[in-house]
Amino acid sequence: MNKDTNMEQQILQCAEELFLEKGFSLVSTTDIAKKAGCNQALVHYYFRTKENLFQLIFQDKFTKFLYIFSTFDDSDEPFTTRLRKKMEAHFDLLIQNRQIPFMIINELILNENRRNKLVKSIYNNNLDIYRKFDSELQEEIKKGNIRPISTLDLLINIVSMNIIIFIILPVLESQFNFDNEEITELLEQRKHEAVETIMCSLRPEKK
Amino acid sequence: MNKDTNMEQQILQCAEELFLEKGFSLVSTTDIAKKAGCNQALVHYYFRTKENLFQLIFQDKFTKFLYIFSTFDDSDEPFTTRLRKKMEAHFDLLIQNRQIPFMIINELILNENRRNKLVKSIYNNNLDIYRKFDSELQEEIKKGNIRPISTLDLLINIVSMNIIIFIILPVLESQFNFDNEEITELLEQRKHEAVETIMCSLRPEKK
DNA sequence: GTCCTATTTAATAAGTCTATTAAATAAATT
DNA sequence: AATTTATTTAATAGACTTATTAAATAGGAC
Repeated sequence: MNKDTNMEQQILQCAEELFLEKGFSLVSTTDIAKKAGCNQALVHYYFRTKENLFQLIFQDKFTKFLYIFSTFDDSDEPFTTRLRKKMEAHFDLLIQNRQIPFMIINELILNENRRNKLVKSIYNNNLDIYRKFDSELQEEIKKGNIRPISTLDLLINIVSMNIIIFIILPVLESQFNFDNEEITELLEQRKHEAVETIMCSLRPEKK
Repeated sequence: MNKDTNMEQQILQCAEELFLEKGFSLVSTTDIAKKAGCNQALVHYYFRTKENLFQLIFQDKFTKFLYIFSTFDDSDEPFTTRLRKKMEAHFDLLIQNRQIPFMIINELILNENRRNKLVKSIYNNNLDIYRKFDSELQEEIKKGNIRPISTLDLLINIVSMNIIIFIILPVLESQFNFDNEEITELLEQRKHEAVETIMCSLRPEKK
């Protein structure tokens, strides 16, 4: 590992990689220490508990995951164009952090404490932007530009279409022996399809 | 637990509930024994290893998950009607087994052995039906009844739209205090939206 | 009742895990 | 150089894991 960073950073970095790959419970502080090249006690010296260390990382990843959706620009571009851009930006972020969806699913389902904590903070921090998005969307629906759909359903659809490939990817990799370039290609193609699917699903009925 | 089933069944039943809820690694054979009301050694007496016991259950759940898609009827109904029915049947199955999606995601990502094993069996057992579905779909696209889309993308979209609510449900339950009736209602509503989204996304471009 | 087999238990080996302790080393300060 | 502070290690407590063993109990056949 990198020599010029200090050991605390080193541990954090290694813990991140391991937690992203295996989730909280399948990683031991011994694993982390081994990867970081230090004594196991040092992990506890810097972060006291494994839970602490995990929280730090998880919080960060979860914030990243939602960040793209924490604004919705008032530019004069059409609603659907702005929505498309958001989806693409979100997908691009996931391309850079492919294990985030799995980590979130895993820990949000398995750990009730973490879930409750995070749900509260999402709710409080994103209420405003949710309302703005909601009113814009329902406005577009009224104008007949978009098929009627609830805001929550649309958001669920978007998240769903954006994360699914990162869940399935390990399965595909088991079956086919992709090299890096092929995976990049596949993800770009899938980004296009995910966005297209959402956009097509929003077209209003033909009259 | 049920008194008139024998202990072997009892253990299997309890193991299933626990594994569905927490996944393989967060359940110990001691937990299973405690829930079944027997000595921990008995779990090993009947199933020898925890891995064995888990396999039995996981295989069963995974087969259930795919079963709906293992046929595609040749009735004279339109392609989209048959597709819609499949999606609804699949969603209904998940309503009855809400933790299946999480279990599959969890174990398929975390355990490479299980993944490799299963991927092979999926591939071999479903190749015929995949080809049939593929040719029908591409035929419909040629006729202009359906927007151009690859068969794999469509399948991924369908699975995605059908499982997402079962992943998100625990999060929603953390935020709102649903009773059983409300959850049933929510799932029915979401089934409708999932199917509608896919169907709308498949409509061809207006000319 | 005795024998045989199936079921169930208690005990335990051998290993893991987290977290803490006290001791050792390195770095910084005076 | 001496002292204080920060970093790192070895050792270990205590809890939990899976799996196996041998012994105890129960049920059926004769």
